[in-house]
Amino acid sequence: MTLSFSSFSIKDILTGRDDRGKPGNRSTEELCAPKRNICTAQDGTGVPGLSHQDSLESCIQSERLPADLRLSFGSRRSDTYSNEATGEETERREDSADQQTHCMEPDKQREKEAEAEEEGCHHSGETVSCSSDEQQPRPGTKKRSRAAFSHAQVYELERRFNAQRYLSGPERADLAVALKLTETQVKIWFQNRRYKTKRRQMAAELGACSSPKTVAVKVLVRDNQKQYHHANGVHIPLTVPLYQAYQCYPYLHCYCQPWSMSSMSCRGML
DNA sequence: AGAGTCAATTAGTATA
DNA sequence: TATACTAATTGACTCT
Repeated sequence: MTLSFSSFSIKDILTGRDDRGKPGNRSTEELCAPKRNICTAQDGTGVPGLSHQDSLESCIQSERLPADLRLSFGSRRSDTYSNEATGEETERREDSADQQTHCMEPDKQREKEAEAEEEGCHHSGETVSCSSDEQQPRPGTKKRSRAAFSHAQVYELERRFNAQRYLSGPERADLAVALKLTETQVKIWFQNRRYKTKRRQMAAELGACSSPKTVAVKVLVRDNQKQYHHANGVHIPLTVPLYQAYQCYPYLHCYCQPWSMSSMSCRGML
């Protein structure tokens, strides 16, 4: 029994099984296009595609998002930093600068943190205040920061990932700017996401092979209705229970809500 | 050499 | 407090 999940291995890409995600494949922008207004369709807040960057920024920063779901865009100061990838001087918010600090190469990061320590201000993440004494690192113990991406950011990342598994440099830069993340964060997110998808796919395949539970999925097809096939290419493997599909694609509901199935393409999902 | 990838791991955070 | 999730780190590898 084989699953219909697409594999993202180099072999698969080279053999054209999943060439939508081929690095540098510009046509993937077109694949992405039909899904640009998903957020708008759902809640009117308009998480846009990259062409609607301003709206996305407002969505990311919007007070309509729960406070704990947003990156800490709270106290802001304009600051300049040197873009690690392009070397350009860019004005960004403090949180982005902090993220930049933690997303640079480890050696550089340690240097930066050492400088920060000398200044008595340890950058330990965008949600951490420099003025907090308890955030001061103990000598010799570096506390690694861990940015919590907002739902809006993850949503857009997922949406883009579903359209294309790999981003070219410019595409990554655009997405990073749109989401107010660093290019490194976007790169790492895609990297982790690919690996996560692959692991879960392998786990699902293992489970499908070893677990008799999946046989019961036959129930999902009845009355001659194709429960999980969609005219525009949506396909959830029938051998994978829905909860597994959700684990593989936790934002599945964002794309495949019943009310929006007819209006959006999910062909990038699987 | 530098930038990218994958694979594995580490570690911060939220949640049950 | 254990667990799951996931951002970040590390190291080996490929490619230009």
